[in-house]
Amino acid sequence: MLTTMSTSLHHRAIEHLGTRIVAGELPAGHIMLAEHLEEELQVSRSVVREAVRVLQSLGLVETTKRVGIRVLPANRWNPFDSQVIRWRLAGEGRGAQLRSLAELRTAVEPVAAELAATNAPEEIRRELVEVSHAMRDAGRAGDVPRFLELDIHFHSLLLTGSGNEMFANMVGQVAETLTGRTVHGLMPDRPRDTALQWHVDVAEAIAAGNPAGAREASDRIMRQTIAEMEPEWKDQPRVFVPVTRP
Amino acid sequence: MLTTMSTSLHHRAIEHLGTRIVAGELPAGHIMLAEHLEEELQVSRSVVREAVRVLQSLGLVETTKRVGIRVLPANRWNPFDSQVIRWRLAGEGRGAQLRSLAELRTAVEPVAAELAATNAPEEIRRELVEVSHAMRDAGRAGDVPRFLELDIHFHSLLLTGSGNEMFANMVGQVAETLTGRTVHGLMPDRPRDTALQWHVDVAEAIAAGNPAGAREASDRIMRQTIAEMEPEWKDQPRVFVPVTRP
DNA sequence: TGACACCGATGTGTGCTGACATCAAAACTC
DNA sequence: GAGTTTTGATGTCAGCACACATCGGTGTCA
Repeated sequence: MLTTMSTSLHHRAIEHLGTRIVAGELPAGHIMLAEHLEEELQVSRSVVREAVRVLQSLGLVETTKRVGIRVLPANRWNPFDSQVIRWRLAGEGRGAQLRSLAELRTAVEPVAAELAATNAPEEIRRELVEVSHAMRDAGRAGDVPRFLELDIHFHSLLLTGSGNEMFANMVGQVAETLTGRTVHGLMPDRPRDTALQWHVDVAEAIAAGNPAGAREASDRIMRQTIAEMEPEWKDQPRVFVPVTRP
Repeated sequence: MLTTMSTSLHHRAIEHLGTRIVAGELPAGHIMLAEHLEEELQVSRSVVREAVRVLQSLGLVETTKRVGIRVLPANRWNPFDSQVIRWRLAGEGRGAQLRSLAELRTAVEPVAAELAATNAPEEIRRELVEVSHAMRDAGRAGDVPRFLELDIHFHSLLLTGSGNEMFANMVGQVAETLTGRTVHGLMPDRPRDTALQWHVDVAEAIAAGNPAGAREASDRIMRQTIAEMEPEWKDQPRVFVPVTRP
């Protein structure tokens, strides 16, 4: 055993197995033995068992007596878990994952804007307006890093301001999407002026307590976002498998 | 120790702790000791440790050396996890959870309908139309159990037909919402005829490959659903806390 | 005398191991 | 073919060694 480590063995085991399962390297139906995992990962039973239990709770594997640890098909995985999302973004399923996230955002943000216009506290409304103006300035100046930072802040405020805890919890994924979009050069060098104005429109509609206006402006942003990102996943096949849990 | 049990000790430990944490019985910041949990649950260390590991992955607790197992505040919980949702629905946070789910549905279903109109396979389109007609018949006949069954089937087809795996995964939660709404007598005895027609509209727009129409009809269903269910959670305070993960 | 830095004791999670219980698949018997 | 036994995997238990954050005592310096 190693003397010191940055992350716990438990965490490393989860990461190792989760990555390989999500990458498809360990296909659905593949069966592993706990004992075999012990020597493969060079860790003890406790570590393997605790890791398997977590993966089980994520729907990645199931354990059966007398059989072993069975890898489950992708439609059993919890697609909302941030670990699963991270593993998929890192590997084969990146395109499909990006599309799923973008479509979820498309659905959620306009409704979040609508809710924020009705419910958000005064401070968030004010901050939204400020940030949207700063975004416009940074965008027109071509200051990409600053723009990205403000963009993330804007959408975080929007999701938080909805007062819906599930929406608020999507902040991390949205931030990852926005960052990824910038890093992969999917953003135009200088954000379109129309898009900048739409952000201002959303903020001002929320500040004015105008749900319909906030929703419409947000919907416009989302549609353009989808249009810009679509090339990234254009070849990804869609899957129409019902999700059933035993 | 008991001789036989229907569920594993591990599962029971998760259930016991998860329920009590989500119910607020173990408040945020509360510190438990693994040793203490052993005797409280009358199980061994392995069981406690594996259960704590799972709860940790759900964001319900964190472990710190020399301190113990600390209960985390609600904004750290994973609001998309089906176990957490179930625990919340069973207890104190029922109203807030129902509202969150309903708002998420409001956001997602119109977009799912839009996507289904573009992407769904022919078979799902056909089945949607059939089910929507059967719903209309059952609704007009006042056959509530049959209507509920068809309603769940309809929305499952819609979410699956979107081809978005995250949407498809919401089938279980939607089914639970629809069932709960019926059981708690929030449904009018005989579904409104307008709502029945909207379901047919959604199905036929999808079958005809008309995204905008499908979205609009679905949006109408969602708005009426919200209006009907709102009394259930009218007094629930909203929380505007940013979600940040360390 | 008081404030501060150092350092060791203490307790708790982390990890390892050997043993036994349980239960379902597979092999066997009739 | 049906029922029974065997087998082999996970499930559970209990004890140990280790790492390390916290606390409190001790020493040093002003």
